[in-house]
Amino acid sequence: MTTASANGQPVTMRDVADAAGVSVATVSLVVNKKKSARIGDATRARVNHAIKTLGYRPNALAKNLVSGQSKFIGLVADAIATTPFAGQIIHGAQDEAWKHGFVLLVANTEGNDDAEREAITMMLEYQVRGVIYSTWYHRAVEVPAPLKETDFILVNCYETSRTQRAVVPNEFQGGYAATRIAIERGHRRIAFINTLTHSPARDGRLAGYRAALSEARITSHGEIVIDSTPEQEGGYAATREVLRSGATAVFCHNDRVAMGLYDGLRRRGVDIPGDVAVVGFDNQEVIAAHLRPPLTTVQLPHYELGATGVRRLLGVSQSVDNTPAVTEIDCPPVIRQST
Amino acid sequence: MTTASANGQPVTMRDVADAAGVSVATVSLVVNKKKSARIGDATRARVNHAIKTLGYRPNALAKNLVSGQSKFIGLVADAIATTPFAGQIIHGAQDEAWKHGFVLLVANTEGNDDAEREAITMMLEYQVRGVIYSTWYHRAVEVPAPLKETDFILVNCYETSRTQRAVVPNEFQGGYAATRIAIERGHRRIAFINTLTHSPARDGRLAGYRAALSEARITSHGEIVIDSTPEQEGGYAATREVLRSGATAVFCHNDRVAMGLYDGLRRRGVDIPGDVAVVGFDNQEVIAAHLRPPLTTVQLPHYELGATGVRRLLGVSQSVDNTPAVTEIDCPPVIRQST
DNA sequence: ATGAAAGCGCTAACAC
DNA sequence: GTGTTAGCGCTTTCAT
Repeated sequence: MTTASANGQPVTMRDVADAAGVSVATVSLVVNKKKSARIGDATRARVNHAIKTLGYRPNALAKNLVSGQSKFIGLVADAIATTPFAGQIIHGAQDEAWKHGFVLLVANTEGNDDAEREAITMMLEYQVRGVIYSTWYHRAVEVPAPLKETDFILVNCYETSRTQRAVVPNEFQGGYAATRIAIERGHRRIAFINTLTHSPARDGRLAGYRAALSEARITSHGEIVIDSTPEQEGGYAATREVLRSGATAVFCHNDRVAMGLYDGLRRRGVDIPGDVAVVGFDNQEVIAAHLRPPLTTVQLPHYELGATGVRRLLGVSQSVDNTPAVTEIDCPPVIRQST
Repeated sequence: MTTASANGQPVTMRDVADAAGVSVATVSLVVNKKKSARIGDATRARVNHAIKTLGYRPNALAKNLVSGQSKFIGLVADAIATTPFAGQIIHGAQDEAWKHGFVLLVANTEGNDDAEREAITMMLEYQVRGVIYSTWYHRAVEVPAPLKETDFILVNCYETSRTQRAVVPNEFQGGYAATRIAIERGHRRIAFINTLTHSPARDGRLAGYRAALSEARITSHGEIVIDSTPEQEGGYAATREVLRSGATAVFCHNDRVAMGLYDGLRRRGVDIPGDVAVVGFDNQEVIAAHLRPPLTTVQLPHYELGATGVRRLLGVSQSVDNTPAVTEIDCPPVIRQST
């Protein structure tokens, strides 16, 4: 405990000033390395020495108070834990915030409206520079009223009018990229196991799939869309239909579906990628790289979502002006052995 | 923007006091609902009205400054994103902190020592009430020096002397519980696919496995330990040896290993749980519940780890005194269909 | 080159 | 019941 003076109280600038025989103003100057006002070398040395020996640490709270603005960025998430994904958003946001001297104030609301309002209010009371409002899956949201009292940006979600700033994954491009992978390997009969639940993921990926197909002059007749639940069980259940369709490649709504499909395919002795190529979506941490064979997929850019959110919030993004309210981040393909 | 007065500056207590024609002290009293000093009903009403119309919000920074103690709890993690697990720790910590009026300041260090020191320093400057130092897998750590300048607790890690407060999963109990599941279903030849990497997980689970075995009067002769890498690939690779051992049940070091083993077993037409029962470890989100058949496993209590960490940090845990420095949290069994 | 003093928004004695 | 006052730890003119 070098930071506590004899009396047990934390060491303040006052203490340092006294120890160095100077005024607090002088200490402030040397602590902040102000280049404007020059301090005598001897004085500076004395002050620095006092700081060292006393173990002085500036009080960020006081600093923020006087400057009138804090170095906090709030991050409210509807589900930190339900998915590995949210972690990546926090991670990206935290790294980027850090770079600019900001720290993250994190709140988890479990989708509870009251908790959400409370969290945002709390953040406002801490004078946050702005808040990142994020969801664990890409969807439309209504902006909670208190959010509008500060600078904010939606991450992995958007407001339906699309007038509020947001950063979301480019589902269309992702679906297109995934389909292209199959096409480039010469496949012509490419099935798409999509989900039934309405979402930007469902619609965007489907549109991307179609765009890639038609670009490759595969008529809508050659389109094979199978609806299923977006989990392993759904992929497994879709196996029969996939096989019956005569598809030689399958683009799955997500990696979990692909995992289920692997299972179904293997059960019928179908080789991947020999008989059927499989492309996933998400590049989910614990799954994708470790399926047998490792899964070719398309990555949901959660880290980037978080980082870009902070960047736009702080206004350090290039082309701030003509950026549309909703920024879409590409989903890069990750090629492995399933195609 | 109701929180900004005409001049664009945030609304302060001063503004409210002026609007209500009272002093700031009075406003402070009604804002904090101090029951000690009674305020005239009329005055209170006027103040509340002014607060509403002006959209006043207390400045938490100022509040913390004067009280000398903040409502922050720092959480430094070595890897927020590499794993779904860390998210659960954050989640638990955040929920518990919230309950006590605290907010989480999160920093991610990617295991980088400098980043770590910087993060902790920053937290100290923000006058955190204490910090949670957590790792994404259970291991021994050296406590970074700056940490000792504040209240802290290790979560999912511990210091080798075991003199520092820590909260970790009870690997022994977990290994024991997992093995018990097999034993209770009548199995006598129970293999354990362990990892090669030295860790509390490796040693603790092994000890638990052995304890359960010997308790069931299965001699060390009947012990079948197979070392492999702690991922899908390792589980798959272990298949042969598992089969050769004649085991009718397999306890896997983790769910990912179990997933690989499923694959290997299925490939050879071995039925789960008909021919071989499988027990995992971790209860990993995206995997365990969705294997075919759903995996019986034992849950790593990450949420609890985070929550307990905060509770002990804040001193709200019962039996604060005679609690040993290192608290172990049980890993509850999760029964599904693989056994 | 350095110090004195005002003040950031708020709380807590202590007056009246 | 309510106002006055003195700080919390720091930054920032403005003197000297």
